[in-house]
Amino acid sequence: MDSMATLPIVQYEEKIIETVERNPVVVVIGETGSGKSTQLSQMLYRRGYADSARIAITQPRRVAAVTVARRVAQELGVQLGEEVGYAIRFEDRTSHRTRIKYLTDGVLLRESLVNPELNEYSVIILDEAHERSLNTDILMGLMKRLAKIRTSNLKVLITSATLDGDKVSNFFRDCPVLTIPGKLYPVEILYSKERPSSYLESSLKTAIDIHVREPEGDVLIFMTGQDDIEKLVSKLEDKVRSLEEGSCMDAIILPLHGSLPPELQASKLCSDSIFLIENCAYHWLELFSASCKYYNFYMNQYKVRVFSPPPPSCRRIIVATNIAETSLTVDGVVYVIDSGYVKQRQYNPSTGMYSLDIVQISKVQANQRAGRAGRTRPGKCYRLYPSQVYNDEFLDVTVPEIQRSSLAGSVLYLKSLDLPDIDILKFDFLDPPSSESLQDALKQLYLIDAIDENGAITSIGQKMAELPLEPSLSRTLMEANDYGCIPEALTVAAMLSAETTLLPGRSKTEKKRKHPEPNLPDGFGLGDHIQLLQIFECWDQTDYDIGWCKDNGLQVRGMLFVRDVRKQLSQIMQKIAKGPLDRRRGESRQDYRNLRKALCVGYANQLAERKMHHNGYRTLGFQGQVVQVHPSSVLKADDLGKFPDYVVYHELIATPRPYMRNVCSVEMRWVVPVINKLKTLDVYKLSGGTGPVEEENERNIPDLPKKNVEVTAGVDDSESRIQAARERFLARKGKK
DNA sequence: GAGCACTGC
Repeated sequence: MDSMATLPIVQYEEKIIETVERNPVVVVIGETGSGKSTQLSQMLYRRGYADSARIAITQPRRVAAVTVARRVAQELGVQLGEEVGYAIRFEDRTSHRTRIKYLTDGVLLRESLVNPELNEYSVIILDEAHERSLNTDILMGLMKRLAKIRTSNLKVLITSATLDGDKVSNFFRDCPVLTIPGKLYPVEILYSKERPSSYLESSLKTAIDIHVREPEGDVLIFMTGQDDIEKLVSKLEDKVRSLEEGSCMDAIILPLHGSLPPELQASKLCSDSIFLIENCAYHWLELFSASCKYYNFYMNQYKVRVFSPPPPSCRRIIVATNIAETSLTVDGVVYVIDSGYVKQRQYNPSTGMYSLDIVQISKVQANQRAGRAGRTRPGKCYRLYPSQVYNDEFLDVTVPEIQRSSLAGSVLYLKSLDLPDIDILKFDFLDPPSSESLQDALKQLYLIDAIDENGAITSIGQKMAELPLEPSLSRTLMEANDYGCIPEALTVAAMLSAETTLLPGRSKTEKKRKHPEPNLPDGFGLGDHIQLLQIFECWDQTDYDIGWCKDNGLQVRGMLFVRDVRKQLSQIMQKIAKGPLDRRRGESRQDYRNLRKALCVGYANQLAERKMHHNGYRTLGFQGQVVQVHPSSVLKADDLGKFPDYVVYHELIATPRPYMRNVCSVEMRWVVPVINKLKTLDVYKLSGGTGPVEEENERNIPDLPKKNVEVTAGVDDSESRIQAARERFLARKGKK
C-alpha cells in the first residue's frame, strides 16, 4: 500500500490550494497512481474547505466510491461513515458529521433533483471525468452553471486525462489546468509492422513469444468479447502444453470478463490483495440488502477460493475484456498485449435500434491499457497495430456515452430540474449530442405524455423523473397506478432493470440443452414482461430462496438486485400510490389485462405492428423498420401460427439482424390513441420552436396502411392505395 | 430459432 508521503501529489499541495483559492473551476490532470482520488479531498479538508459545507467526490463506479472512501477514512483515522462517508445506490453511509463524501455520479445527479444548487457542498470534485460517462457529462454541464451562480461559496474540480485537459479547460472558460505526474514505471511501447489479418492469431503468437523469451511477469491480453476470449484461452492452453517441458516456466491461462461470477474473478487475480477482496465481498453484501443471511455463505466462498495461493513460479496469462482497463486491477502484470479493439454499444436515433459493434479504441484507452503493464515494475506493451494507425486513425478520446445512447431519460431529467436559464436543446454539453438524437428523445417523451406538444414537462413527466428507471418503465408505473396494478408493474420494472444479469447464465454446457428451464412459468404466452413478473412471483413464494434460483438457472446476483430495486421503487411510489404496493402472496391470478394496458401506454414509443402474411413486425414511430421477435421470447403464436397484431418491445437490437427483445402482446384498441398522437407530432414545436425545421415530421408518422399495400405491390398508385388501406384499417378497427 | 463490452440511478 502506498504511504502518503510517497504519493506525487503531496508535493503539489501548495500549488493546488493556491489555484483553487483563486479560481472557481480547476482541471486536474492526474495520471495513474498520482493519488488524486484520495488526496485532493484531504488537502481541501485540511485547509478548511469543509468547514461550512461538505466536499463531494464523484466516481463512475460503486466499488470505487466505497474503496476510496474507506481508504481516506483509514488515512484520517476515522470511522467510515463519520467524517468520511460514501453514498451509492441502496446505501448511504454518511452522517451529519460527514465532511468528505464519496458518491457515484448518478447519486449526485439524483441529489441535484432535490436541491439543484447542491448547497450541501462547498467543493465538488468530478473524478475520472475523462471516462465520459453519461452522468459525468451531464454533471459537467450542471457544474458550469453552478460555478457561475455560486461564485462565492463553491469550488469545482474536474480530474481528467492528458489528452483532453485543454478541451475541458476551454469548456470551463479557460480555467487553469494542473498536471500531477503519476507513479507508473516506464512502459515500452512496441508496435506491429502491419495490421494483423487475425488479431486472435496475432495475440496468440505474441503471448507465446513473451512467455518463451521474456523474464517472469504476468501477461494481460485485451480482447473484445467472451467468444474470442474463450477461443484464445483454449488455443493458448494447447500451445503452452505443447511446449517442451523444462524449456520455460509454467503458465496458467485465465479468462476475465463480466459474465464470470465475481468470486471467480477475485480468486484468480488477487493473490495478495486482501484489500480488493474485502471490497468485492462488501460489494456483494451491499447488494444483498445488508441482510446478513447470505453474507457468511458468500464470505465462505471467498475464503475457500481467495486464499488458495497461486502455483509458485508460474506465469499467468490473463485474457480479458476492457473490464481490466478500469474496473479491475490485476497485480503483477508486466506485459500487455493490446488488440486495439473494443466492443461498444451504440444507439441509432433514427431507427431506435441498438447495436453492439467492434470499434477501434481511442488513444486514451490505448494509453490506459499500456499503463496496466507498469504498476509494479517497468513493463512492455505490444500493440497489434502500427504506430501510424495509433497516430492517424485512433480518436484522441473515446466517443462519449452521451453520443452513443438514447437521451430520453437524460432529457426528461434535465427538463424536470426546471432551471430557468437552461434550454435543453441548447444545453451546454462538453460534447453535444446530435440534434437528431435530441429530437428523438423529445419525440419519445411526447408520445408517453412526459412533455406536452410545446416541449414543456407535464405533471406526469415530473413524477416520472423521480424514478430511477428508463422513461418507458416509469410511464408504465404511472399508468399502472390508475389501473390498480402497481404491484405487478413494480415487479416488471425491477426485473427489466436487471435484464442482462437475470437471464440464465449461458455456459457452453447449457447451450446444448434444448429446454434448460422447464419449470419456469411461460407468461401464458402473452409475452416476456408477463413471464418476468411470474418468475419473480414464484421466487417470492419460495421466500427468496437462493437454491430455487440456482435450480432454475437464474442468476442469484441478478435476482437479489431485482428485489432491492423493487423495494427502492416501491418506496418512491408510496407517495403517490392509489392502491397497495404489494399483493398478498398467491393472490395475483389474473389475465394481466390492466398491466398490459399500462405497458402499452408506457411503451407508446416502442410499438410494433405485425405484417400481414407472416410473423415479421414493423415498428411504429420510427421509419418503420422490419423486425422479428427475438427467438428467446416466450410470446406464443395462435392456432394459425400467427403472432398478435400488436406488441410493445423493450429493446430493438441489431445483432446484426434486427430483433425485438422482451415483447408483450397488446390490443389494437389500446394502440389507436398512440397512433393518433403520432399524427399530431410536431418535432419543431416540441423543440420549443427553436430547433431546425426538418422533414422529420413526415417520417415520424407511422405509415399504417403500407402493410396492407404490400399484398398488391407492383405499380405505383400509392395515393389511392394508401387511401383504400386506411379505410380497411378503420373498418378493422370498427370490427374489434 | 440465436448470441450477450462495461457502467449506473
